[in-house]
Amino acid sequence: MDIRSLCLGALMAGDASGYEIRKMFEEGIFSYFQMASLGSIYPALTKLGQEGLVTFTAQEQENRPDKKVYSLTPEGRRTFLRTLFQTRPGEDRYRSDILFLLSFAHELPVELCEALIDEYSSRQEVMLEHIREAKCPTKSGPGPENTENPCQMAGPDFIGGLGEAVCKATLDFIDKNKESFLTELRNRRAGRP
Amino acid sequence: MDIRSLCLGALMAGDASGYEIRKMFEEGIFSYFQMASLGSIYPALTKLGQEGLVTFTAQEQENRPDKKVYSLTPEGRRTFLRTLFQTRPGEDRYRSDILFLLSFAHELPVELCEALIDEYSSRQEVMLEHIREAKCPTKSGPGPENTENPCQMAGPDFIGGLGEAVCKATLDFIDKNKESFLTELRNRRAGRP
DNA sequence: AATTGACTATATCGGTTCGATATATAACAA
DNA sequence: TTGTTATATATCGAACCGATATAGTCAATT
Repeated sequence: MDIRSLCLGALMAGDASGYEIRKMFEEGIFSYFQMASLGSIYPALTKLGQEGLVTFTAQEQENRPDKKVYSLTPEGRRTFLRTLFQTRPGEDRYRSDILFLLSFAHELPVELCEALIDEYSSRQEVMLEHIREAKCPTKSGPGPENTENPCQMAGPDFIGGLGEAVCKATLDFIDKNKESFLTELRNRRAGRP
Repeated sequence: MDIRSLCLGALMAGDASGYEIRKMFEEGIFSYFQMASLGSIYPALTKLGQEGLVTFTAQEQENRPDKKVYSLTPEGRRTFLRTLFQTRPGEDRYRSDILFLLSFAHELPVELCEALIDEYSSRQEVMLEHIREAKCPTKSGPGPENTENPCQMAGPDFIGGLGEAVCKATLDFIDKNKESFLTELRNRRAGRP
């Protein structure tokens, strides 16, 4: 997905400034499976404006830099929908420095390995919490359990549920295997001084 | 992780040509959590050579272009290990066109949504199979070594197990939720024609 | 009272990296 | 014959990230 489509997609949810679009990719709905930086968003918005796919209105603010609020034009909306239909989705890709480092566990001190695993865990926990906050915001309080299907599934809910399942599986795996992995590493270390 | 470290890491497993390094990132052990293209590997190897971190011997082959087999120098090995210790691991990132497309499910025909989910599933299945083949190898070749500890966890096994758990959780979630999701989409569609 | 740090907000630039392409050959299939 | 797949190196343009510059508000700490 090129950034221009990403920006159009972000604007499908409503008007937004470049800064707000970045937040959608950093903290919002898209943050789990796409990313875009300011360094690409601003040029993309400019170009999309030249092509007539978005427009903006500069909101003057007191003593603040103008906020350019972008909106999709009808043509922009059409273009994005065409993109949705025509795109042959590229392969998923997952990139993790921690797992790369851990793949050299046999070269590292056991304490460092444990720290890496704990870091990985805690990041997953943060993510899980984040996903849970984002979905079903209404009934956060008294519900004792997730009953059958209290929320109905739109795209984002389905994806959120998937993310939740993946995070839980990750945490569960680490919980069940971390100690034996570290023990194994220690044993090997003892075997050859 | 910059590509130079990635190349050094690949060479930790043994001597290899640029082409072979790419395969490690496309099909091999690293493919689940890192990637590197030929367009960056070759320049990186050249640079590493200039810095004395790798050397190569050109293997002449009959009627084929020479194969440059790179190896780590002692200095290269030291540099990589230092990197392992010092690197503050960057955030994991997952990128998925399919999930991005699916986040607009309400704008798409239900059939397309289903096709996207099925595509996602089948890719996960391929990946799961791939992980399972890689670990606990069924000994296709006459490899003399690496049978000493069949079921114990080194770094790659731990990561493989994690990948397996995640794939299974993904497939399981889709299996349990796909139909209700599609039904829900259809109902909404029927509600407003 | 003053400084620090965090947040909002736009914009640009350098450097890294991808993806496509060129070149060359072999093996195999249609 | 032609096409496709695989091995193998190499380069180049385009895309993109990350850092930085600018500039103001606000709250907290010193």
